[in-house]
Amino acid sequence: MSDISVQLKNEAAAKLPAPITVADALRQLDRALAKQALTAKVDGRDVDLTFELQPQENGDAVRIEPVLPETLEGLGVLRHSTAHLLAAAVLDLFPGSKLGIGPPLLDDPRYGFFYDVIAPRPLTDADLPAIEKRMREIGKRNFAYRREEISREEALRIFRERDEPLKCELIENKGGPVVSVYYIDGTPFIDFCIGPHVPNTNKLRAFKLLSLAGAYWMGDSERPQMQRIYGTAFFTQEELDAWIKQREEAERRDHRRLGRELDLFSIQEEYGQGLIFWHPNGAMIRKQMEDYLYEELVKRNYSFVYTPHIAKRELWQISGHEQNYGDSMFAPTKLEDTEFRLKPMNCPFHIGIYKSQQRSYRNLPQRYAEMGTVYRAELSGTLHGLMRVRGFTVDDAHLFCTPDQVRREISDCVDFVNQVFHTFGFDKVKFELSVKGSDTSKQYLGAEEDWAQAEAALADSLNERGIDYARVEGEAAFYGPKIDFKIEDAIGRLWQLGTVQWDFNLPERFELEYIGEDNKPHRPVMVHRALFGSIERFFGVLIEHYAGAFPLWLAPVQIAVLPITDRINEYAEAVAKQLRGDGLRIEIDLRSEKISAKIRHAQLQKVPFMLVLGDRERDENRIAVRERTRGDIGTMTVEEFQRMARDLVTRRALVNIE
RNA sequence: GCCGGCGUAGCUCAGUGGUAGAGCAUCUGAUUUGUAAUCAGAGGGUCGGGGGUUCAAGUCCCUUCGCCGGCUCCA
Repeated sequence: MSDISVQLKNEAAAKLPAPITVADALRQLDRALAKQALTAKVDGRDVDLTFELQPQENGDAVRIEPVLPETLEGLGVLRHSTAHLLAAAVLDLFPGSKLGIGPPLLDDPRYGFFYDVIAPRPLTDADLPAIEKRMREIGKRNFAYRREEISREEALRIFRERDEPLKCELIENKGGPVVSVYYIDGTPFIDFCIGPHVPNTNKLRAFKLLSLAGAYWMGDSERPQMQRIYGTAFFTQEELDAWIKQREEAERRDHRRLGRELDLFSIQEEYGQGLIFWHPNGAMIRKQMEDYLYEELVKRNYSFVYTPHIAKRELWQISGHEQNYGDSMFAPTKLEDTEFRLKPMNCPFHIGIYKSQQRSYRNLPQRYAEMGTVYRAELSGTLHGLMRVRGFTVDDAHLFCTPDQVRREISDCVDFVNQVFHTFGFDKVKFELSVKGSDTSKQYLGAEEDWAQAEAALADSLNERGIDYARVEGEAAFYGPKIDFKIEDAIGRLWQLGTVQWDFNLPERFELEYIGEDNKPHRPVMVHRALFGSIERFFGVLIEHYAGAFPLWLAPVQIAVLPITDRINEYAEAVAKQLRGDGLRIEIDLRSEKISAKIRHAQLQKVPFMLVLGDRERDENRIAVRERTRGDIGTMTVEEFQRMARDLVTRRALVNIE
């Protein structure tokens, strides 16, 4: 028996008798660590604890680094192994089930893992508790996760015998000559899997199955649809409980619930899916959002335009929308032998305005802004509250400029969007630079060097502001690269808001020109940009962001005037009138209710300020002010309050009180 | 569009084949109130729509529409 030199992390190397497994080596080096370890890295390679250490050929020490709980990597292993446990339970309860894939999910806060299955009969939510129970039973019996390396042919034979066609397909597509499979001993489960896994099922304690959903095999809607079982797992029950609690709190912020409770908007079946009705409260907020934007647009030297909602079909053929985007457009409608289509985007209309006269380099850039309402034929299953709708308004703008000007324009757009997010108090915006992919199946327009130049301009505008962004290959539009701004909703879904896009396509298609210094025609560069993206979606995100408690400048009702008795009504009316005269939005509660009931009502409506008025206030000609989150903040004169409120509104302050 | 689930009063929900209910909200009356729910009464429903089984359907079956969670899609 020879020795093997083993080094634990950065500690000194030790000689251990070979052969020896990682688990045994760890036990000899550090018992506490050995107990905790889930898997390990051996010279940087992920392995199970049962992995047998081999001496290095050059005699160097083998470096072991255990993968421990409470690390992201450890969590990934835990969830991956839990997914296997799930599959084992399904096979046990529903023999004959076909298995798909079952990965851990670390990026998506909604879930921890899933496994795709086709059971002999469709599973329903009611089956989840039984499956979870079986997982616990298996878990308690401390079965081992056992890895085996076998030939590809052997693996195919095993999975064919078990009638697992999907697994066979995976092996054929992904497997090398030797593949690894994992068993959970004591169960009928075997998986084609690269690992690594926890040593035994006893490690898995805090897990929960969450939901059941449909999912296409290999994400292809032409292929069979499977059932995806979602679950999550943590190292301790406390972590799991905290996660569940947080999820419940998040659900309380759901904009669909708050939209109803605060009477902000509705969607009405009898009028059509995905069409938004802005009620007075929501419309008031929207007006504040738009007013803010208009103010900024003027400061940034944009021009305003208004354009139609519908245009000749031919226009959409010239623009290429019909060819590239036709599935998302409402079908044509005919009038006197001419076909028309509702607009899914505003760009062709703004181009129409650009083309209405000859342009010179001297009067570029032209910046056309419009709150343009567009209609898209989204599939019914994709609709979601305000976030995904069929009719929405884009705070759109198109910038027409010379090639020399475009970098500056893009940079200004990024500055603008940054300011907007700052104003609304968003701090968790994700920036993505979407560029051309290497995938040749997607047709991209424009020359290689144009793409490189455009990408550099976009990247620079982010870099010069120190904005973190992800570069995403293959996500660019076919007509050019873009920057997207995304944000998470209350339940962890990511939604795209605004975008800045460089367009190689439309200036060509519409043969746009400007006359240059050389007195010759040149092609302008076109940039699309939206900050909110869709006003509906941005509003949805805003509702959840503030949990319905809007800052003063946005709140539909800013101040509730609450007289304590009927005697005070007249004084209350006078106070309300004075504040209204200053442009503040006031509601007065003259109901025959106790003051605590009126306060409760205003609190539930999340009104920022309440003015409690009784005999004392009237006699002293003052008001008692209550702030939504602070409660009673004392009395003051109407003028003092008015000054404070006006200041908060003017500054678009995010909090009502410093 | 596809898979699974769910549709009962404005909202949240109860109602396992035998006379459609509760709380909140709304309206009316009484009460005149000091910082998160005063009391009493009233109105409100073709139980999502259509069809079927049955002596009898909110309840069972079929179908259709919508909603929810995913998948696909998402300029």
